[in-house]
Amino acid sequence: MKGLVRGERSRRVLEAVILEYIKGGVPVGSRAIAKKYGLSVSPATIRNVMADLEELGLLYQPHTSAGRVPTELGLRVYIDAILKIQQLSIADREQIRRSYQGGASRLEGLLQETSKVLSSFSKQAGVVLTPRLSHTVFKRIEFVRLRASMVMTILVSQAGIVHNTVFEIKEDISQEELDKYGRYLNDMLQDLALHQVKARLLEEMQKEKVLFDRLLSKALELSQKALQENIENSELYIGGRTNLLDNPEFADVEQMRRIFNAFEEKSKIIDLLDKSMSAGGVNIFIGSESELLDMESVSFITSPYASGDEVLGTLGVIGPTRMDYSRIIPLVDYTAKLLSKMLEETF
Amino acid sequence: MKGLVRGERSRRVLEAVILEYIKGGVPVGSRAIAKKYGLSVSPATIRNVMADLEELGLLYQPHTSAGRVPTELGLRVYIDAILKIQQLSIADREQIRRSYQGGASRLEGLLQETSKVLSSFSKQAGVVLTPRLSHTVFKRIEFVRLRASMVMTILVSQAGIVHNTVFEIKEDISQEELDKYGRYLNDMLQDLALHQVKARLLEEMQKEKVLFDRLLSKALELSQKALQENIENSELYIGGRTNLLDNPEFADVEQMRRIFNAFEEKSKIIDLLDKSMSAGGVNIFIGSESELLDMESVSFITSPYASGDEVLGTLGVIGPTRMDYSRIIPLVDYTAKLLSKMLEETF
DNA sequence: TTTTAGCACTCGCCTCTGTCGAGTGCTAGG
DNA sequence: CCTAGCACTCGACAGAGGCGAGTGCTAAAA
Repeated sequence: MKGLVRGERSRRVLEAVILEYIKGGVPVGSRAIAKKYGLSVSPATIRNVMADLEELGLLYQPHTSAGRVPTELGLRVYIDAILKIQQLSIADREQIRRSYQGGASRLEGLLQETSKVLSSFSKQAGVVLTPRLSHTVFKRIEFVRLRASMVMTILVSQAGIVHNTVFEIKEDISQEELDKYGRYLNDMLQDLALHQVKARLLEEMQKEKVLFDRLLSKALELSQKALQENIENSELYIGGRTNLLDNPEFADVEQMRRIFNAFEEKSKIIDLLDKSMSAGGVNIFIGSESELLDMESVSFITSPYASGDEVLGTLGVIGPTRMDYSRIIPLVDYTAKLLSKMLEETF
Repeated sequence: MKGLVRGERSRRVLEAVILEYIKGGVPVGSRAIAKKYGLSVSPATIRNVMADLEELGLLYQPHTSAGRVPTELGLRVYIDAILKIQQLSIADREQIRRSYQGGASRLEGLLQETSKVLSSFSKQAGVVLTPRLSHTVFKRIEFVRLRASMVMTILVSQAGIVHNTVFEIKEDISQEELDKYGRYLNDMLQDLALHQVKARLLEEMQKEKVLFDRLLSKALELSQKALQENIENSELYIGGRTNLLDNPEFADVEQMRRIFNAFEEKSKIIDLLDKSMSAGGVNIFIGSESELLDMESVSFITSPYASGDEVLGTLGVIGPTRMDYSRIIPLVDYTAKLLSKMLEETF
């Protein structure tokens, strides 16, 4: 990839076009570059270089006699080969840390706050994917009798995620008995990952069938029901949607509608974030790379977050392809690390 | 208010203008009304009537030689005095009930689904305000030791609302001991409203101070901490935001931004819904009546929902003032009642 | 007194036109 | 290999003019 742009000068021109385009959002011409980027060559020369870059597919002209705009490939090359990612300034870090002041006492609150931090520092939309229950470690199960034959199950994971389900049972069970079930299960399931819990329960049910122990089989049945629920699902917090309205490329209502539809639908975005969960470090999807159809002019910058060794979810920033990558990449990186640290300390 | 529009004909003209305006979204002229609404008078007569209505402040002209548009007051008069609210058709009801099929096993899911139902049937945005914890009846409290000196409190209300908080304590407490606290508190607080729970706890703490019972005073202290959390807060589910983009009056990006900002901010909308919680039945706020500044062209139609006698929250539809009130008012009404019924059955 | 027909007038919307300026590609000369 | 010069292209913008919907007013009819 790096070989695509051979000369030092080509690189500098590409960089200049991209920086200028990110700043202004309009096609950039040869003159502007010659002037502002101290390359001390004439516009005509720049034009020749730009023509070369266009042939390589890194730039393109919206129409004859307009300036150049970077293509997705151009941005990709820029990010991979030219952009030097510097650290976030001390002041920025300080300010981000301060946004969290007060400390969150609920996981939901912490994650939601994170989406706001991401959005307000990037001036784009911030997203945070919540942990999947099934990937976390079992901590506790609890049954509450809401009323006759209605039982609520509360499931708590090691990481402090709480999930509850309500269901109907055939016969009424007293709260005392439910408490017994709970104690039994809590002993049995300690320290298993939740997706293991499911298997373990089935296994135990086989055993109990033979023993005909009513209490235990009942307990197993109940918890079985609770887990039938989709513990595979993640939620998605989105902050700063309206920031996107400020981007001139989305002045077009059609574009906007597509993005807001994706926000409403969520599933597509969740899939994407899910994919980038396994890959460590910062991930960047430019335009159509995200494979969210109809989302050509949108980029994602994501990073997974964790608690201890357990990768819990992904967070990131969504914005136009014309985004200030040099600022937002370190932002996402730092925020993911900070969140991980906070989760580890609290949960 | 009714006296404002004296003649039968005036009323019919006002109605015609509003219906036509709701349908088309553009100012309506005298000719269209004379033709379509079978008043069997000439456009010129209609014009005279319209001039009268304008003088009363029920209609206005965006500019000379444009048709008329209803004012907020006009809509208000129409809704209060002219509109006959009919029932939702059997087919519609059936379809709404069917949207809920599968039954919700979690309160959150049920409420979120409701916001979607409201939006898809109204073609506008649907909102549902979640119950406030403090207004519900205590059912159960549970402490979970996450790790050394980190405790999670889980609070369950009679209506099936679950709230959890994590906090740090000075000294480590074993899970067994925490369970004891739980049992003690569950006995003591049974059937109290949550806002009473707070008072009761303080009261008990006074007593225990004298008795120096370590276990009890510790339990009280913990639950006290859990309740310091904002159990006053409500969440807001919003469905179908993007439907609003289809309304031509919001083609203007500025307008749109204001509304989406309010969605993001949420607090203003929560306040409004909160207000209309105490008032029974369907509430309608037209344009500036909602007192959400910068929201002139937006109307709210809301209705509280309950479980048994306990009013839990509010739901409603947000759309342009130019909304199909005759359809949406019964929709909101029916949905609120249906939700109430479902809550009562499940929780 | 109320309703209607006729008419002149207003104003937003659309299209057409011409001008301006930014930016290009090409060529010839340094 | 770089640069200056030049003709050309194309979008953005502003102004002119025509169209059509809709009005208010007046005078006559019911």
